[in-house]
Amino acid sequence: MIEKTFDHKEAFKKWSKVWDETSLYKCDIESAKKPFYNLWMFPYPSGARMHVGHAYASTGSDIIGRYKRMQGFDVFQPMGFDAFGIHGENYAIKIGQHPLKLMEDLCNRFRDEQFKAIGHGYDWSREIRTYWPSYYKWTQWLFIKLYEAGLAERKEAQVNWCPSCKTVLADEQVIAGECERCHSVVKKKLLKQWFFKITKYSQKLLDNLDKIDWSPKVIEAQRNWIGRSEGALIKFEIFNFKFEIEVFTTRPDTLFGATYIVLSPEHPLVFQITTVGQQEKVQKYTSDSLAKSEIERTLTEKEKTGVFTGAYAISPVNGKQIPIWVADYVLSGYGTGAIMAVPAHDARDFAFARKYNLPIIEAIARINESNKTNVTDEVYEGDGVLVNSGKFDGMTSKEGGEAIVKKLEGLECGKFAVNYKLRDWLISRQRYWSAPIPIIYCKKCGTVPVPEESLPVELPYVEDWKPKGDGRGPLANVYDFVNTVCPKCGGSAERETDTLDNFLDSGWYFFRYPYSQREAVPFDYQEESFKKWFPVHLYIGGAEHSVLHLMYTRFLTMALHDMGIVPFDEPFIKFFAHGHVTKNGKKMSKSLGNIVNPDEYIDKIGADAFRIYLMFMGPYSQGGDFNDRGISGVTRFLERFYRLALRDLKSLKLSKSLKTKNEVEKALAKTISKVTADIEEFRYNTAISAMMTFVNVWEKETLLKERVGDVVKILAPFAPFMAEELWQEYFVDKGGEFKSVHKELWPIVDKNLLVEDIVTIPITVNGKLRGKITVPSDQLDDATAVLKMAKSEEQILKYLLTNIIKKEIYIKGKIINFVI
RNA sequence: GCCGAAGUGGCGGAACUGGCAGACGCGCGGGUCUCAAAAACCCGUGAGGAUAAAACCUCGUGAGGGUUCAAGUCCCUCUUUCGGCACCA
Repeated sequence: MIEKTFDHKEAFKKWSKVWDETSLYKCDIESAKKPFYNLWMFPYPSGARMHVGHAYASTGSDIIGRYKRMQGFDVFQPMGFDAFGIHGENYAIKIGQHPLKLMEDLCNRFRDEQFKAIGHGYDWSREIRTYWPSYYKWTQWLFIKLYEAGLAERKEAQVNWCPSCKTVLADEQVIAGECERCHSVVKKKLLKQWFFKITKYSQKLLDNLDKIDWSPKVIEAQRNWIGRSEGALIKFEIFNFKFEIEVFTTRPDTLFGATYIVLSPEHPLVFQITTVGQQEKVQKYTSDSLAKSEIERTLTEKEKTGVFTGAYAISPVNGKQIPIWVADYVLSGYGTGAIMAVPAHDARDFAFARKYNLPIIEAIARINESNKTNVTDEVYEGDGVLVNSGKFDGMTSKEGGEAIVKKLEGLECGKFAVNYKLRDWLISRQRYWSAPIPIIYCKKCGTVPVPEESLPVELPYVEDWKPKGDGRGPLANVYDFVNTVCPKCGGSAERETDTLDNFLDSGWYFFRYPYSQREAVPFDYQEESFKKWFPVHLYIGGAEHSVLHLMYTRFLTMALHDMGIVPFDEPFIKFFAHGHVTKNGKKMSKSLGNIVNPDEYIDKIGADAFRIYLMFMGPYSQGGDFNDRGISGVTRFLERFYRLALRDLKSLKLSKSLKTKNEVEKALAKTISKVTADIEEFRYNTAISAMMTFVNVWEKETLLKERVGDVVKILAPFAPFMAEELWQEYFVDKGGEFKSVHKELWPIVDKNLLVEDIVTIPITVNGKLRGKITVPSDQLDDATAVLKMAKSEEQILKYLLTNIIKKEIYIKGKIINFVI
């Protein structure tokens, strides 16, 4: 007899057509009773095709979506493309095509040739693309809402400039001094730019981390990025000047050890206090260090440099005069851009003081006296007891710090303060391919936001769209775009020509999905349905967006909440960070030439096998190295599965009264409960191995038709095509209404089948395995009887005959140990 | 430098809350089927020792120490790899 094997191409064609025709994955937003918003970070097309990383991440999201659907949830699983912005534009530059045409093609291809091929249950009827005017109209609306709320501001600042992308970048987009996208070394540039005041939410962004269910590593990354530290602001008067310098310190307890002050080169007081004799040196030093990139500054870390300004500050506690220096180891953007240097208790100050022969005074005695070294030999950064600190001597660091700040408060030259590393979000970009910032500059009325009824400010189609690098965006050269009329006074005015950071385009997209067909609103927060779908129930994505996308979405949601627009302040109840697929241990990238394309695999082994292969590589949270050596294992598994299903289903047609053995039923019950628990925890690899284990048992015994149905159901989220094929062939009335396996209810396990009647208990002697006994499960509670049985076990007996038992341990149902 | 995660067979990885280490899969060895091969199926597979064969014994989760009747799992020290942050006062 020739066995029919599963034809994945045939099944793919057949079922994707039926799923499309019956709108299987379309979600009824309004009438859904058990909503489950299953969101996966939409991709940005920055290459010709999706790579295996997209397939990996999205498959993990699709599996939980399918599972939830079978749990009776109304699953909303939308998809779209983050196709506006610098990544797509850079690709367009590379291949020399206009980004509009290119993105249109790429998104269509991703959707029609790739996403559909892998069998994900997306509701494409609500697709969004960030470059569609119907979408970015609302991105601009959001900008204006933030502007009106006082959260958007235009200011001149030293900003990060990527010379290769020819645009500014937000702090979050600078990774170790390099551009997040192209890895060029980022320079500083003084420009007037738009910022969102995310720092207003520093504390809330931090506090809320305790109440959201997110992958811990993302929480930790955000916490570090926000970088809260507690300390004090202290004012130092300047000798012979009326200015004051304010410094931030986390160690007010070391104030008596401050022997000099350091200003960052960007500090506004530098030139006002520098004495005539020092002017030339200071001038040269500051201009040199401003010309350096961040990375050059940090690379010279070992060799700290600085110059004396000639001025002196007066210590507010003891009136001592201490010199004021300028040095670029002090950063302008953190705290006040100035520090009190305590070389005895700070490694950086210590190194600097040693180099320039500045005094080192101990303010904290080392707690560990045993290894007392000279203060000029070694820095001590720990806590201790105050010394050389006048009436504060003898206090601990904690007490002393508090007492000193309280005293300064009395003198009105100091106070407790909290500082954050988080900076405001720079959102201007000197690029073409994103939403224009909807602002008009009028000579008479000043800065005027574009009124909502005039949105969108459409991005003009131009041929000359490449970045110029002169600090202005390409739109600045588009006469018809720039010149406009003021919405307030009707006089002639000019448009802002920078575009919005792509992270704003993608910062709110999840709000748009359910309402993507609506023209009059961005999302309908007044509707009943809004409360059903938000906050998003589950968000899956990569941890590389911890401090970018995920921080911005939280900020935007908080801002919308405070405006009274959304009734919650966190966008995602649960966020799960999936792992990444590497190739030969390295991140896949075009430059390394190690990108794996999923298409050929899907073509060869089918979407089902490919999905399972990807998920079987390792835990979804960890990713893994792509290596197709093991791929035959999963195809073999699916083929065996299919063959066994047919074996039992076909034979049942002949004889319905086939008696199944209890063993296989029990094994199935165990499998279902394991697979269920594993999916809930995103442990897809062990869910798959549980099904494989089951197939090994199934091979030996037959199953009743109904039970075969259960196995098909638990396979369905992983292998949607094969499951559908089996289901339609054997479990539904042909010719009737189409009832997909993907809408069947997930099997419920009969708890009785999970209980074992006989339990095997290992017996150890001095912790080493020496034997086993089997005990009927109703006798497990009787420790005396179990131990008695254990003692008479053949192997154990020989140890017990020649030794005395010192101790006997029995852990119910688990283990027996004799200490002899 | 700081923070986080991890180190388990030839390989990817299992092991709930301290209780039989190596599930499942790959690879490999042997076999069945075949003229032969492929496919499929069956048996074996951590290392070492012992035996005619078994039973059996010793070692074994990056290294070293510790807690415990019992440690891959907990504690301390060290080490390597990966990820994040990085002169943040």
